[in-house]
Amino acid sequence: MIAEKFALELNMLPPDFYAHETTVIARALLGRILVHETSRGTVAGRIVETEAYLTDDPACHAYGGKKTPRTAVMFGPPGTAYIYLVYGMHHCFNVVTGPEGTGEAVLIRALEPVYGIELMRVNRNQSSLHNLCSGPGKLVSAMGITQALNGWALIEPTLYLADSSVGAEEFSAVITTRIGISKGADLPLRFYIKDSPFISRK
DNA sequence: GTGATGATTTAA
DNA sequence: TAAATCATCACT
Repeated sequence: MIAEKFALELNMLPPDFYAHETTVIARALLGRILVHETSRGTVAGRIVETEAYLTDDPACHAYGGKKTPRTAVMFGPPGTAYIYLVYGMHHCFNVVTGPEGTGEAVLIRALEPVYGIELMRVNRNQSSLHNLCSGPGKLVSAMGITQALNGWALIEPTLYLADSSVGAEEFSAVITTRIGISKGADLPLRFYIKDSPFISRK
């Protein structure tokens, strides 16, 4: 566990990090750091759980390459943020993947809190470390991410992905079916860090 | 215009 | 186990 032991030494992920197929990126995002620099402070978390959504996958908002106003950013360049409202009350944060025009993304499902934990507690109105970022809606709230950041290029402050020596230690990735969907529910497109206590569910 | 549908969270 | 809550999208 690495929470709050951070003399933050971050290297922002370069644009070519996103030049791979979606499932590869979903796996490669594990262990990386999501950073948000806000006016109320900086927050950061280590990605411990992701899900891939593919263009030929019925659970994907852009299934079959269908472009709508909501999904437009999924067809933009890879490495941008796709943020949308679910269930009328929570937001989900995704990283757009695939070549421009493809319509794929990786949902970030859980983070291990790393920096700015007190601000996360305020944002979430929740004290338990394990309940701060252990779900896609929770982490958006904890990180202070809003829909205004939809379409943000994640290679620019104030919202970006990074590498760090901290949290980059060896781990095993587990692959399972995805959570909370009915269509495409049998596809092995969920990735998480084995034994992490910060994932959304076993 | 209308209605069904969620890539969820929380509280009971 | 169920309620909360609303933008989105397809169209009885």
